[in-house]
Amino acid sequence: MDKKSIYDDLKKRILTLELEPGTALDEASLSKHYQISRTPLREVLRGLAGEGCVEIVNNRGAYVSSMSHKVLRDFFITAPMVYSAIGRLAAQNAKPAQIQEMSEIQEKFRAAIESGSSADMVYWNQCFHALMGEMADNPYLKPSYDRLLIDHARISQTFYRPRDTEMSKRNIDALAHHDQMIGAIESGDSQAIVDLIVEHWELSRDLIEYFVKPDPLAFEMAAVNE
Amino acid sequence: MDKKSIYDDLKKRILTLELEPGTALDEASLSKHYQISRTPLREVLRGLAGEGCVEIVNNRGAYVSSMSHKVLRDFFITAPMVYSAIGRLAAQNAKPAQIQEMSEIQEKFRAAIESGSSADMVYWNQCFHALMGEMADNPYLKPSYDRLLIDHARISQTFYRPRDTEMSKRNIDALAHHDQMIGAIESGDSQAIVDLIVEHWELSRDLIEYFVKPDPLAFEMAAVNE
DNA sequence: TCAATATTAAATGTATACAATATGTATACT
DNA sequence: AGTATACATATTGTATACATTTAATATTGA
Repeated sequence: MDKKSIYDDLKKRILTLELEPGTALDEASLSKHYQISRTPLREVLRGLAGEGCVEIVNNRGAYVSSMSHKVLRDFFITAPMVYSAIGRLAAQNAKPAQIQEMSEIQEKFRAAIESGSSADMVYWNQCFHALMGEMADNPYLKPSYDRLLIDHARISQTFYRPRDTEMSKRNIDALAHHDQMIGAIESGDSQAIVDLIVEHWELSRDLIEYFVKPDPLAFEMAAVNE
Repeated sequence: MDKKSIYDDLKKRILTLELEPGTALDEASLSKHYQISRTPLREVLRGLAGEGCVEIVNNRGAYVSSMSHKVLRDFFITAPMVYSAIGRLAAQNAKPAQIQEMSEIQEKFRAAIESGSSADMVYWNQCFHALMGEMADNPYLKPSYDRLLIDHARISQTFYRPRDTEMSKRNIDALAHHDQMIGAIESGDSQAIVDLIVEHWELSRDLIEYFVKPDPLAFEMAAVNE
């Protein structure tokens, strides 16, 4: 297994919460697991740290980056702005080959929703938005955007409940948004894509608020138990 | 010399253009120069790559990141948005100790301008704006902001002409802006700091446009010589 | 002479041994 | 019993030797 594959594998495991926030990433165990020496493995961990997946503490090793309340708050403050900017740039700069690739990813995403495979949904949705970042082709915004996408995936997973009918509706809406986004990018319509991204964002925001804000009854019961 | 110092030293040399864009960073020479083995030096280079100072090509080593025309264009598109967002957050979140530190940095910056030391001006200006990034305390925007600051420093150096009276006026204006920014942050006035940052940004934009756009006469002469 | 290939030198990439640091445990002391 | 200190263990950090890849040069053939 080469370094790139190890990098991707670790990132995937972090995104899907198989490796939960705060998990210690022991160099010896990982290098044994991936059949590689510690030196290149350390470089992988430091690469992931640069991307925000991993936090490294001096002389104390690497940990899957945390998801504190503050992180969640910063995420909600920042995502709309960066997502809009990336969308606008994507509409302006997307190349035909990229639009083609995006359509193909969208079909995989559609299939994942129809089959109900949660892991595949997260993965192809991630690919869709990562590709939009590529289209935007802006080296200054990219690091922020990528970091937002990482946590977006993790937050969505945290609050995902497959059997909820509300949830299925959300997926159908997300799918429709993606289709419309591809259209807007094809026609280079900046305003349309920004509007779509705002609308798309509402899905995530509502989802998370729905779970974060306890409903009145649950709150009262919790208060009684204190 | 420890790793942190080496990291800072290399970054400083890149920012001040002592190491010009495109320069190859040979591992053996650098490790010899800093009296450290290649292993930790490689980690430093990869750290700088994560910050955008350095580009690493597989099996071909590290280079000081380039400053193409596209980079300049992306810089102008992105900086106003990110700078404003960081400023707003800084005004909202700055801690008293940070404001104190900022005042101290500002005095160093003032002294540098009065003494006319170009390198010190770049350095303390950099510290001022980096600290504003710390104040904003937003892990999502920080990587983009830091990358912008790196190139901002390099671009400014590129177009800096110490003996120009226009230039001295610009420095006085920049100094005044910084003073006002500290005031706005102290009073938590978000709108004021955004306005100041826009105004401050105009200084850089005008400076660079002045040099990038050839004036009509020069343009004609160039056309004749073709 | 030019082009293609083989060879060689120099650089990066990896593995491993060793050093420094942090944590947990046991023991001694108050 | 509780705290502090000393020691043992485990983990990270660094140096160095070796492997691999790249680039330049030399050589051979047309």
